[in-house]
Amino acid sequence: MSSGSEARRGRPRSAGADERIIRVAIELLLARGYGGLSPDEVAERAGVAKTTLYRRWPSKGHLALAVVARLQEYDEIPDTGDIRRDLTVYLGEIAVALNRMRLAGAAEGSRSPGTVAELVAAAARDDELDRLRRELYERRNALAIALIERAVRRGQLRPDLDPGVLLEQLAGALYYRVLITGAPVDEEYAARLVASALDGATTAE
Amino acid sequence: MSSGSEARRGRPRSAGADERIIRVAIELLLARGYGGLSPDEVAERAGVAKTTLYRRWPSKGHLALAVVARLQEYDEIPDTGDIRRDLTVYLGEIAVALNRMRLAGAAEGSRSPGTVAELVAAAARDDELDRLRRELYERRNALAIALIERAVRRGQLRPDLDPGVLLEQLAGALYYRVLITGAPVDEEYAARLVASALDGATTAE
Amino acid sequence: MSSGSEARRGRPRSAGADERIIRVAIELLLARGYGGLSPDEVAERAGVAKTTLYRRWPSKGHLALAVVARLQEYDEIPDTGDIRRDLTVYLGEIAVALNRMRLAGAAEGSRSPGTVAELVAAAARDDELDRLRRELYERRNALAIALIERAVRRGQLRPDLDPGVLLEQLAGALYYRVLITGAPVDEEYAARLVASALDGATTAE
Amino acid sequence: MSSGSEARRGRPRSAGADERIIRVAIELLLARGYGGLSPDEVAERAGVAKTTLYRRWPSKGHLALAVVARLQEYDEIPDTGDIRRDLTVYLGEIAVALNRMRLAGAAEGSRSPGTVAELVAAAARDDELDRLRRELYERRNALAIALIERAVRRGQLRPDLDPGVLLEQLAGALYYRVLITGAPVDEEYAARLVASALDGATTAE
DNA sequence: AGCTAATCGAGACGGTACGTCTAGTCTTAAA
DNA sequence: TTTAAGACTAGACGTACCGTCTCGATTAGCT
Repeated sequence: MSSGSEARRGRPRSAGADERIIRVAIELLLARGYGGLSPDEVAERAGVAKTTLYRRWPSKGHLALAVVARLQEYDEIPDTGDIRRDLTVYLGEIAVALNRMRLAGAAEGSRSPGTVAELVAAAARDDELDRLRRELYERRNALAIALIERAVRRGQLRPDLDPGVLLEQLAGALYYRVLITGAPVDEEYAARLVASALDGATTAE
Repeated sequence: MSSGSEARRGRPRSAGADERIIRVAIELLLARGYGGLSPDEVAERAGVAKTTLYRRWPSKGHLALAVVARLQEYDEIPDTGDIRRDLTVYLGEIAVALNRMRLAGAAEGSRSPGTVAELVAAAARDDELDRLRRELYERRNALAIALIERAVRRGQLRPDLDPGVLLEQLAGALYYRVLITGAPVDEEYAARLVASALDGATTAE
Repeated sequence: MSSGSEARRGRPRSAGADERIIRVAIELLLARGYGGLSPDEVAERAGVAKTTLYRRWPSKGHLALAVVARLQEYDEIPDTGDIRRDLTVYLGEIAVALNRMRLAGAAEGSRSPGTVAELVAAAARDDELDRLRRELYERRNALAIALIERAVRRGQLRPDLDPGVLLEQLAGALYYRVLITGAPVDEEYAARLVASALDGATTAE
Repeated sequence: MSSGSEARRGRPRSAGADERIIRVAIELLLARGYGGLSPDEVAERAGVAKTTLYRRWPSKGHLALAVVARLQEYDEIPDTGDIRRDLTVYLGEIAVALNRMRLAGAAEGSRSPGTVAELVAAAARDDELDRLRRELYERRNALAIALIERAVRRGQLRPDLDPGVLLEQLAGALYYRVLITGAPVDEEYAARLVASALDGATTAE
């Protein structure tokens, strides 16, 4: 895409700086939550000037989003052919990530959604950040939707199924618990959820 | 509740203050979103001192939650016996409320989740506020769960169904769109969602 | 002028805060010069929030000016009837103040005009600050001009003398040395200056 | 001075760069004042890299001083034999230069001393710059002092006169007005000043 | 012709001061 | 005791600015 014919000029951005900043940011975010992610401190710990940080991520929200993106970097979903199992595994991974965020910087027993909500809130104040955040989720969801579509093509799922809606039912339920009701999410719940969504609610006659 | 024996002394609380504050808060929240709900400005517009406001709602989050609660005051869900229809109506109402919040204070084309996320984030920083917020949702969800249970009892839904999980699939999908993907929610979506959740995803054989 | 019929409302400004802030500011300014006068540090040392400081002095320049004003608080110039002597004393006092500023925060042997110039420069960036600064000097100079006028009335100085111009010759020379040439100013110089200005330069015939 | 034997190697300095930079700097300084003289912008407008600029003038202050020096390039003071007139002309020229600086980058009605003070302040932070600045003034003042000395030798001014002090009275008054009181300086003032200084203040008997 | 050395354009980088913003608390006098 | 008014605490956040450093690309003199 931007493969580089255009000869770069000027001092190139320090490659190490990006990585050091992100690492420190991950550490801080997981240890203290969104509120504890101070750009000042990140810069200092990364041995970098604040300007350098802000040149890359123009606000604390952007930085936090980059952290989340990094923590979610898994490029493909295993497709074993057993859609029920694959979806359960996928949702389980999301649950793990959500739980990690949930624990970040939270008081001991707190069931607080913490970082996830803060990030959505931060995005709510900055359209550009919001766009980036949505793109992140779209990218991730595209993988899951493709998984579902393959199952449809294999005849395992009904042909008139809307894969997006199914995914929203599944992922939505996880986020609903984390963000809204505070109920726990784990693999067992993921399995129940998949069963419920796939099998439907109406009486099987 | 507190009627009674212990004779209060000193100046009694201003009667109309609560209502005036809430009204201004609703107005501000809808017009400018959570960020625009400045306690200072609410107090000033309501013709009330900040102390008066904080004596009633101990934080901005509490006030915002009170606003949201007020905006969601509907006490029962119509039960026509047609569970598919009733659920669609119910979800449609939630969608309307979410859209209202979504528009609050947002720039024109913005699809920002705004207030909902801010409120969750605020709750993430204050356990007591989080408790209140969850109670609000539980109260509302209890109605929907009862609706589903009645349908189960009538034999319209499968007896082994977990009503909570079904509700999470449905409401969760709405919130997922609003908070995470930014996709639109409306009655048409509510209907599709109900169909998808009730009918399941597996091939009907 | 603003004598107080209009009943003050709200919490009055902390009287101690002003004083504490100014004291710390004086200390810092004299010890480290204008560059070392950090509003943050002043606030912290004075045990005061930054907002409190900025409510009173809207910029570092305003604060520094307040310090200078405080350091120059002498309300009257002794008038012994000997104008030559009185002017010398007056100029000597200015010289002392200038030297104090000059030493503020300067490297050992440095003859730098430091704070005085910084203050003028700061005023150059802020019209309102500049106005305040000029008023300060006008107030001070009015005293000296009155002194000169009295001498004129007593017949000690020529009746067609412009007191303002004379003062500018005198004070100006001091400031010129401090700000421009870096030459020393002391009482001996003050005396020479007065003699030169009073006696004129033309050949006495 | 450095002509000669040690054969320079490497790419020679760009010939036109110095001049282009100074030109842009003059333009910017006069248009927007010291604060508007951004090294970045000077370099960009001059089509030059910042390194190139800083290789020639090691700080913004040095550059500004170079600008001022350039603007003051007049090599001799006319000596008509009429010391009163010659001094007036000389002071008038200084006044013109000061007024030009004063207007630089100032808001319409502002009487701000701007650049002059900024330069002094900058010099206060850098001993080497301060030395250069003082040398500039000394060079200029030497001409005036020589002028005065010639008048002394001609018997027009008193033989015991200290030419330096007289000059300080004169130039000092101009700078005092510009830097301290903000009062206007022009040729009429220059004339009054010369008269006052030459004729003295004491009653002529 | 190659080697060496300095300059050049471009722009990232360091460092740090400054002021703003926002929530919630505290202190007055009056009701 | 509540109310209005507004000063107060607390601290994070982002901006501004100057001067340095690092690239790759030039341009000279020396060998």
